[in-house]
Amino acid sequence: MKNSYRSRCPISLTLDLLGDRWSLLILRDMMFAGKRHYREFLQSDEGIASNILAERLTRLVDAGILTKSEDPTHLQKAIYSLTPMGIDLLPVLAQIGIWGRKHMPVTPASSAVAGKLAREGDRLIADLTAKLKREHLAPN
Amino acid sequence: MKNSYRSRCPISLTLDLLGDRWSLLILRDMMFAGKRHYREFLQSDEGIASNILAERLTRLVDAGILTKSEDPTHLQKAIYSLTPMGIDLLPVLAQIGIWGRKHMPVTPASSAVAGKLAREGDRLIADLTAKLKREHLAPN
DNA sequence: GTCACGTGCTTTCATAATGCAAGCAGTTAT
DNA sequence: ATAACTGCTTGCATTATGAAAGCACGTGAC
Repeated sequence: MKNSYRSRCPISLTLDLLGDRWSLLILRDMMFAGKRHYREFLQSDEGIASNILAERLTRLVDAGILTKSEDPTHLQKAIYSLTPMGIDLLPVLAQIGIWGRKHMPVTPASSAVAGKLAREGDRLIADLTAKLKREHLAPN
Repeated sequence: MKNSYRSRCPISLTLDLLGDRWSLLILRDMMFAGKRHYREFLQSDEGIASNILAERLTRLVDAGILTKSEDPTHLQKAIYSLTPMGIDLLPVLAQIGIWGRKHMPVTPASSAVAGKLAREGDRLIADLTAKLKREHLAPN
């Protein structure tokens, strides 16, 4: 089952992996809300179903966008972290947020981050990237 | 059917509209390959089904991302054009392309545009935006 | 120890989205 | 006159998604 790609176009390949209504929301919750645990993702406003969440998380781990590790404080708790590949998705999320804020019926509260991104642009993205690297990438 | 939004978050709202495996590919074909006709979209490498394509096009028109007009040269031919809202999606497509080129198994040929975007950045996006405005927005 | 609660899921079944192949009512070029 | 082209529809099989419940544990309070 090697050549199961629709095409080799970078956009097409990315959409094969992330082109659905949930994957990027999970990453949004990690990047902008600091969520790391299964139950936290389950409690997002959009209400993802638990089976879908489980499937997406393993998908993202398999793809190399997230890693899954044990929580020292609780044997049953898993910590999901972004990889560098995952952190690289921040500009994508930022652009989507900026577009949505401009063209969709958002509320001021829910689009605060997008507004800041639109105003402060690359600078804020750089700061956020640095912060995510600190929090998600193992110290070396 | 007013509050059928999952949430008012700009990312969530955008994904409700564009978070599938085809919508952004149609826009890619318009922006980077200059496609404007139904049959042209049908012939993309990824092979979209005709019913799906029809549904997506009306969806994008309804959302205000595209407009549909008659082709003067052929009574049955329709021309699809980007609106300003559609053209604003170029930075989103660009970031997706840049990410895909960096992290997915693309071929050099299919990622040429993404490579240029990664190298020349905002400048090229500005140029492309200007070009799309010329070609898609009615002269005024 | 035990009992309520938190943990990341899985299972089941209904419903919705997608994909495939064929067809259709025109229009146009030869 | 005919063949090819136009933007779609239609019918049906397959796949993805969604909602609700449950499960096998681990943990903390009493």
